[in-house]
Amino acid sequence: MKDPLVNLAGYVLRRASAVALAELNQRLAPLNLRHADVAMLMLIESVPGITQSHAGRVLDIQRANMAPFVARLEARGVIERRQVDRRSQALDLTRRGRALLSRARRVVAAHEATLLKRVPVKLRPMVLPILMALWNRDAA
Amino acid sequence: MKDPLVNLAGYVLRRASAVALAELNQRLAPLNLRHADVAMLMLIESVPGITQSHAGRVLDIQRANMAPFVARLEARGVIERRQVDRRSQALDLTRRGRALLSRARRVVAAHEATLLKRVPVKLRPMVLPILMALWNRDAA
DNA sequence: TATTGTTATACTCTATAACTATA
DNA sequence: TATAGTTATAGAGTATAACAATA
Repeated sequence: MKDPLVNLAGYVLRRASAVALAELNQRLAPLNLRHADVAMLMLIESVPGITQSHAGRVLDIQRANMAPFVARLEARGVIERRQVDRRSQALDLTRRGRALLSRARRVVAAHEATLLKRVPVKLRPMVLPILMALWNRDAA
Repeated sequence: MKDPLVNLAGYVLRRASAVALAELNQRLAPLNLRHADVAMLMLIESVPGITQSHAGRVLDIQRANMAPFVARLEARGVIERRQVDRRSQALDLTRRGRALLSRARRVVAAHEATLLKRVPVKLRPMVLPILMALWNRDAA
């Protein structure tokens, strides 16, 4: 069939993202995690003690949505909060959080490998540079 | 800051897609259209008389969600439905639909140009091949 | 004054189940 | 039996507004 949409980078970008996201969430389901959970755990591991508001800005999650999101991870015992001053919350992984993340990281690595394997070898080195360039919202 | 997520194609894919989608929807707002509306109009234009169910499969929109979606476009007078047999609906653009689509197409073209301009010239020819490859859900 | 965190709320998008009617 | 369309409904994800407390 003549599909006029496959020539539109924006459309294909959206479809590719939706498929990849669904696949990752399926892979993470046995760990009872969603993709956003893993992103948060990875960020906290990389920047221990990052404040809740800062993490929200990095992950592009709004303050109002961070509150229940972080509360859920804390209730589950994978992160803990610490008062930095009397309004900021520093986030850290708990022992359980680190253990869960190390399992999640293997799932993510497998997912990444699956994604890249879809791309012809010659094009693979350009995947991340192109995606990073497309992501750059400040450009033009 | 050390951001562990920017090395993950899946993550950057999601962020790039989210930004592009938001920008496109903003551009389409003056036409009172959403990105999915334009995809549907483009598909119908390209395959006049496509059935509702077939369109749903191409666009990856579920039957249950197609009903109100198509009804809204029909109520707006941009598409029309025609009985193909006593259960299938063929979809076609109305005159108004074609006029609206021609305006939307210019918006989409501008959006596409904006996206591609973010990518270094040398990499631009690889954008669509890479995105198409990533989209291929049947692979591996 | 601007920022952090919170609650409440609403809207979009997506997913599932159940149903009727028809091929 | 499988398919087309519909309705109802529930769940994510995301967005705004308003508020208290603090920097």
